[in-house]
Amino acid sequence: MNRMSIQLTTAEVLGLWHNVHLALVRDDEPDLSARQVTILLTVYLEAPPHTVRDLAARLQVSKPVITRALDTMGKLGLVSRRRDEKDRRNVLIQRTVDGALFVERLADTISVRAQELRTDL
Amino acid sequence: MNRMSIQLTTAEVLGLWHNVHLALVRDDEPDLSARQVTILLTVYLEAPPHTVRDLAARLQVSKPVITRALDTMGKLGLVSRRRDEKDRRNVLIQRTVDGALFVERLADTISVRAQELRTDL
DNA sequence: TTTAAATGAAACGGGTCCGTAACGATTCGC
DNA sequence: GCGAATCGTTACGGACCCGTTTCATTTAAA
Repeated sequence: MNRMSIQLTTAEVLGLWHNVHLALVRDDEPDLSARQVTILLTVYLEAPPHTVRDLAARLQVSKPVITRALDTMGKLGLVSRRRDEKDRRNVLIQRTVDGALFVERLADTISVRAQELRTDL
Repeated sequence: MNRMSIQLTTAEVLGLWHNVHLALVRDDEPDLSARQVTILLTVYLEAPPHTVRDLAARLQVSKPVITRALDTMGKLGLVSRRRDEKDRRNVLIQRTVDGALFVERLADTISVRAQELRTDL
């Protein structure tokens, strides 16, 4: 893929960050924490398998942080857990249909605000 | 300002969102909630005066939500409050030096990840 | 086989945030 | 002046998250 390089100003990136967060606050979706967002997108953007230990190492946080975030996002239906039958100590974090839709809506929100940003200048 | 329009793919915007959040989780700065981010950037990007009532209306949340977020961000030194002497019912939310530096670092983080995004493709 | 290591979850005390309702302080309208 | 409206805060009970420690389960090593 060959494309024009872009240069974003400070005002542009902050405006994008502001507009997207404002949209996320206003909508009916639950607001995820920064850690939850990072876990969710790691699971949905990167190749499996995903374990608690791997996620903790990647985010540089403790394992209970991952466990708790998975508890909450599990209740929300955004991810699910399954024992690894090959090594039953591991838990594999898996994607769900609702989680995929949630991520898709997030991408739409960001894209829309990015376009608005362009037309506002 | 006249510039080339850009088209971001779903993978690109999600990658940007992921990379920036990962950086925010890993660094030593406290992680702000979506509401706190929105309030902070509203105060720093838009023209004063900013009142509790105005922020609540803009974010479409209740006033106690704003009060609590200002309490927390006040402790962090990111914003400060002052009585409006013209109408002493109002509280004016003001910027701080530390808050300005925080916002500046946020902009840097986003910009860096946006550049990485470009070079990764 | 028996001990050690690894994994994820649970327990704990403390803090923050939630939505709602009630509350003082201040200003406006009559 | 006096009651109504407005503003921001506080109080309440409940839920979630924090970091740390402890635990049960499972696997690997000796």
